[in-house]
Amino acid sequence: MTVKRKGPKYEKIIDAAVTVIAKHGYHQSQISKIAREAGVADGTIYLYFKNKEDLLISLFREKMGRFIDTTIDEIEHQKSVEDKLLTLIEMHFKQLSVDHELAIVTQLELRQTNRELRAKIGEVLKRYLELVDSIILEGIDQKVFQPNLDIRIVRQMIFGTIDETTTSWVMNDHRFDLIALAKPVHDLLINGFRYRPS
Amino acid sequence: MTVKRKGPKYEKIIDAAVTVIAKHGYHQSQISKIAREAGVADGTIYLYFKNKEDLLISLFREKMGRFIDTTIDEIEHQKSVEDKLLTLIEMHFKQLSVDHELAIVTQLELRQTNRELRAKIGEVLKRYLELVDSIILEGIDQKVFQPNLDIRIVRQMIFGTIDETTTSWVMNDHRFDLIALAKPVHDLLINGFRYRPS
Amino acid sequence: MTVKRKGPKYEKIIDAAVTVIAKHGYHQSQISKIAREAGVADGTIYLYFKNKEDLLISLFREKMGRFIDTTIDEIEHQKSVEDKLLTLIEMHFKQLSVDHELAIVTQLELRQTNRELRAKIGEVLKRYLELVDSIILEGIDQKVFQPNLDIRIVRQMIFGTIDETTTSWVMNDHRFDLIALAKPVHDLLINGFRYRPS
Amino acid sequence: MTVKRKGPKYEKIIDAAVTVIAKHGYHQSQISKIAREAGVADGTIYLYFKNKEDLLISLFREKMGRFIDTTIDEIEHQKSVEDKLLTLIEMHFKQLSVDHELAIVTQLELRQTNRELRAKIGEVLKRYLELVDSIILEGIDQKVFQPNLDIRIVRQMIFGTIDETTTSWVMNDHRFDLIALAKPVHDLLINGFRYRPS
DNA sequence: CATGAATGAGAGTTCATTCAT
DNA sequence: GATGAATGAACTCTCATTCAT
Repeated sequence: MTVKRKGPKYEKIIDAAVTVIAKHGYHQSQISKIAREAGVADGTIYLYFKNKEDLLISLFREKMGRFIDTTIDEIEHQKSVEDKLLTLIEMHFKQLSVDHELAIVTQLELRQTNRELRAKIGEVLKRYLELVDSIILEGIDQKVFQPNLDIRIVRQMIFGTIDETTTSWVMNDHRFDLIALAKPVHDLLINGFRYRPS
Repeated sequence: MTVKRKGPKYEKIIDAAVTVIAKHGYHQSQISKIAREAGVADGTIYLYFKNKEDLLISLFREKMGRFIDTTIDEIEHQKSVEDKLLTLIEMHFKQLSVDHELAIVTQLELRQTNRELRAKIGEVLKRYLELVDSIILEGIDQKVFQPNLDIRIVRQMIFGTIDETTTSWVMNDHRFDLIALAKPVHDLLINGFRYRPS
Repeated sequence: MTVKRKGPKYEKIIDAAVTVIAKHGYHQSQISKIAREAGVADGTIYLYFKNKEDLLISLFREKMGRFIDTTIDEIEHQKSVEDKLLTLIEMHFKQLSVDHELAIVTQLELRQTNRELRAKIGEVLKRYLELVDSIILEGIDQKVFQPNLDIRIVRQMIFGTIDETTTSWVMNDHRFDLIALAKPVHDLLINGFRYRPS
Repeated sequence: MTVKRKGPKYEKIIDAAVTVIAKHGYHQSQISKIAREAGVADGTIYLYFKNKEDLLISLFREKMGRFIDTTIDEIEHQKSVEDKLLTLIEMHFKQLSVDHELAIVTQLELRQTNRELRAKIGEVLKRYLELVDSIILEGIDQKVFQPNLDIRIVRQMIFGTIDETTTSWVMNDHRFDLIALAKPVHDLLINGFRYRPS
């Protein structure tokens, strides 16, 4: 049967899943535990999600969708390419800084899923990577970045650095100020890409 | 009950584990499947490893240990900091390029393990990160890199970029030439870190 | 809480149940599927039936009740014992021939129920078996059948043969002409029972 | 993985399944209950059977296979067609009379399974029906039975009668002497089929 | 009368680990 | 040392039934 994809319980279940996974880890997050956290019966989850995998993908889609939307919004207000990249990094760090649970889930726990699920998660990330690409292209276009940059490599450098930094922050129990790293990270990246005609 | 950590079967079992995990994925790699691939009985595995987790950690330790040793060896032959960093990147890409199975296991499959196991894997990586750190420090020391670099950030930038690039290569079924990316990746990184006194 | 046993929806639900069970099989005939087929809400079914078992029994009672009434009616018009038995067989075959869905449900699907339910179904069949018995007794009485017949055995022979023939017809997807078998079946039965004083 | 289809536990599990199903009914015969009855762990059942359905089919195949083999053996010792048919009926009644549990399982419980499983059970029965057919053909051939008999109908008459009689005996809690019915049932059947050239 | 969202008990199956041989 | 048969805990999902609206 088809499932309802909205309603207050839909949100409540997703939030409960984030909480439970952050607290107990992916492999210890049984449906019954999530249901209890959400204050619903086990069966109720199946009124809103096809199965457990569907819940996890929905979780990622909802949370990352909002994450990406907000980031895009903010970037559009920036004029220069440098500010756009800075905003990208800042927004990434900010949004995960204010939601430690979500950070744990996206950086650590959801990566423990099987290949199939990770592929679907990858699709959600596509929009994010396209956003990164658009900034890179604009930078090249405006001669702020070197003309012969390999987009793919630059994208992996930006994303790899941000991701590794965030993961490191999460694994250190959020002990340092992640947001404060946005500026120096940005500097190093820009520095690497910058066009310096001699 | 302590276990034997050497002997021909020890190696055989680890290699079998790599093969099975690369082929079937982490969650489809049961002890019995690994035993069959290794040509031993299920119980025999427990003569050499405390349990399944111990086998996986040993696998990572053995394989990454050799990986790091070889990398350190090669770097010692390099004079300049630039060449050392280049060698680090090249060795990383080369060693995974010649062993697709290992690449799949370290980049994709072993990340599906639980927090506890990943923490132990992290310890193995410490030596690698210390190697990276030593290069960075040398670069700063020799005024090749900016004096005020945040070591931690630079380390995450280097490792994050290399890791993300490799993962991307694995997820694209090793379709592009990973080794060829060493030079451009190196250029961008060095470019970012370089000291440019005005 | 007592239920209503009449009204247009009562019939509609029973017919929906026959259709759904014939199409999807007993174990794939959930209340919600029957409700959808009947064009009512799940809960509505519980206004007309105590529970699912009650619905199935009611289904059998309604359908078989009419089946038996019609058969009795027709038999009353027959004079000879031979014709009465022939009519019994013909009516059985005819009524199931014109309603393939009902045939599937009574011959195959409703037999997958538990002992308790089948016992109740057995009670509905009692009237049918009494009808058979009355024909046998009349046959003996009129010296058409052997005087020392074991009623029980003869009843089981008649019912077993008719039932097995019908089931075989259903399992062969109604591919042969069931009604055409009435005459030869009747001949063999009568032949077996006939009184032949030497 | 493939399963072992022999060994003492194989037999023990099948016998336990018969006992449990006879006692608690098909739908109340969980794997754990069967395992307990067999004195093995739940998982052990899966060393010998692919899944629950496989266990049920194996049960039927083993028990009915032996049933049919014994019946064929016994029939081969009979000279006349009449005696062969009598032996068929007697053996059927005898073998179920001495094993009340098996009778309950084959007559009542195993019929509650889904269509798919019943189809596989049907295949096992094929040999039995072929045996019946061979007797019928021999009877016609030797001019003991009428020359124009419809084999299919006769087969259904024989099987339907035997089956209905047995089921009736089981549903009456084995209260009457089933074996004693073999003779009169046989008489009625033979009587029905006999060739009487005028 | 009718609805349909919510409930929650219940069971087949997998697989890491043990231990008698 | 090596074997592999046996163990048994653990979890997702279905669906008959209820009851507030």
